[in-house]
Formats: sequence, structure tokens, C-alpha cells
Amino acid sequence: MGDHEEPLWRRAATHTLHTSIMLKSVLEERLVQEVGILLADNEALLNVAHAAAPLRMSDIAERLVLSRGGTTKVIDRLEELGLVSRQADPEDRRAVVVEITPEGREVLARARTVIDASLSEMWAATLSDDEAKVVIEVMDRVIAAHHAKDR
Amino acid sequence: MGDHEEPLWRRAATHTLHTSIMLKSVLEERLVQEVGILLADNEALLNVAHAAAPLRMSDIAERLVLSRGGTTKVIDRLEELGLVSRQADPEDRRAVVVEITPEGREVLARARTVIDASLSEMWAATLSDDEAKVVIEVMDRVIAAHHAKDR
DNA sequence: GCCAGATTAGTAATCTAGCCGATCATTTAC
DNA sequence: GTAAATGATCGGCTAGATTACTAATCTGGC
Repeated sequence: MGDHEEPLWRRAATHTLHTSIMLKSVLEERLVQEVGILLADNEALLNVAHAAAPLRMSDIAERLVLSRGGTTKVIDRLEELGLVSRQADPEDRRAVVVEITPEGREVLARARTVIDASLSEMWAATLSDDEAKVVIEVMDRVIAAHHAKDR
Repeated sequence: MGDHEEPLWRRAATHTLHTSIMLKSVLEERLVQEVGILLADNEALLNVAHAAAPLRMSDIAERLVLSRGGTTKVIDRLEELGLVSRQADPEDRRAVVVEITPEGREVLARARTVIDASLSEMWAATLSDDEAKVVIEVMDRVIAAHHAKDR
């Protein structure tokens, strides 16, 4: 059985991917049932809520790693629910900026509660602070490596 | 800015999720273009190829964290391409077992090359062996915590 | 300055992967 | 032997990708 010789970084990557697939399915199920939004919707709301400056559609697409067409649909959905509003960008009349509404902030708070409950079951008691720090730093570096690559 | 007080395990989880979203989009793009299969197809092939005993549809569904209906479609696709074959399970006539074909093994080898190339760019030089071990172990424990939960 | 072509932002239309529910066949439990 | 449970598939549905399109902005030559 010792003929595999799989590099550690490969196993780290595939385990990360596999864990996230499971994680996504758990979070999405609870979010849909208890809050009525999708995980992508929550991500979009989070970004819109905490951005330093109002975000344009393409900014959101980039942050969510989503196509532009897909982003239009996400914001359509959120606007329909009254959780965000589209505004014309005064600086560029092609662009649309998205802002969160008070209702959006409420939903975001509820989503946070649900997600925290799910995550704490699976993560809180499962890793030490030191391990968490390593994971955070590794993930940051991988993202950075990716962004550095396609420049 | 110190009012956030976000727990480390939460950041670890969300960073993991975000990294995986990016990772999945990169891998899928290359796999589709260079090998002509999806990431889920590759996962299914991998499982079928390396299982100790032939896998049934529901086994595959569980391992891929996929619905049964979705699994039927994945195997339909792979069978259409001649990469796997369905066999009647002699032990349970309701069940279907899936086996990989020689062509499937070839495609799997090509997929591995493509995935390794992508991953090594982003991961190999990015984390030490010790860090990789921490990531692997944490991910294993999270998966275990999940499985323990819904029992 | 100013106009033509190239580029960029967003949307709309169409397509596909995968989820859910219903269904059929087989197996297990009583 | 009948009822409940399980394995797989099929049909319909939705999220998101892709492509085509419109409107606005940028760029280079004059």
C-alpha cells in the first residue's frame, strides 16, 4: 500500500474540497429552510453590507466567483425579496451599484445565527485556535497564489 | 475595528469555503476544456476505480455528497462516454453496480495530470508539509464531526 | 477638440447540472 | 402473504454558465 506516494499538498487540497462540498450542502439546506435564501444570496448580502464603498455588479461577481449573468440573477432575487436595491452609479452610467436595505440587514442577522449554529457544531470543538490559525493562513495564501497566477 | 470579535473557527470555516469555491471553478474549467469531463465525473471515476468492492449507485451518491437522481445522471454521462459500465448486482436485483472501463482509466489518468498541474501551481509551493498535515487532519475531523452529528 | 472603433457594464435568452418528487421493482419485516 | 422499506430511474424545476445584445465609456488618429 506504500506505492501511492501522494504529495501532502495534494491531499490537503482534495480534503479541503471534499469538506467544503459537504459543508456547502449542510449550510445551504439550513439557510433555505430557516431563512429562505441561498448560500450565494447570503454571500452577496454580506459583501454588499460590509463593503467600504457601494459595490457594482461586476465587483459582486468577482467576489462571489460567479459569472456576470449569474450575478444579475442573484441580485434580481434579492431585490425581489426587498433585501437590496439597485442604484444608478453616478460615476459611470453603465454601472449599477447595489445597496442593502434594512430588511436585508435583518435577514443577514438571521442567516448569521443559522450559519453560526451549523458551523459551531462541526467546527468549534473540532479544532484548536492554533490549528484554526494555520487553516486561515493557508487558505489566504492559496487565494493569493491564485490571484497572482492570472495576472 | 476591534469590535468584530469573530471566533477563529468561524473564520477558518468561511475561508475554507471561499477557497474551495475558487478552487472548484479553476479545476472544473481546466477539466472540461482539456479532458471533457466535469469535476463530479472525475470524483465518481476516482471512487469507482479505487473502491475495494464494486460500488452501487447509492454508494456513489453518498461518497460524492450528491442526490440519487443526480448520481444517475452522472453515471449516465460516464456510461455514454464509455468510461464506466453498469452491471446488475448479483446480490440484490434492485441494485446496480458500476465498474470502470479501460477507457475510463485512461481518462482518469489524464484528469489526474490536469488536476495535479492546477493544484501544484496554487498549493505545492504555498504550504509546508507541517501545515498540510494540519489541514488534512482538521478536514478529516470536520467530516467526522459531521457524520457523528446526523447519527 | 472630436469622431470611429474597441472595450466594458449590465441584462436577457438559452442551455445544462443537479435537486426533488413520483414511480417501479425488489427485498425485508411482521 | 401482505405491508413497509429500499435501489434506481424518470420528469419537472431551479441555480448558474454562456452567448448575444444594448448602452456607455475609453482610446488613438486627426
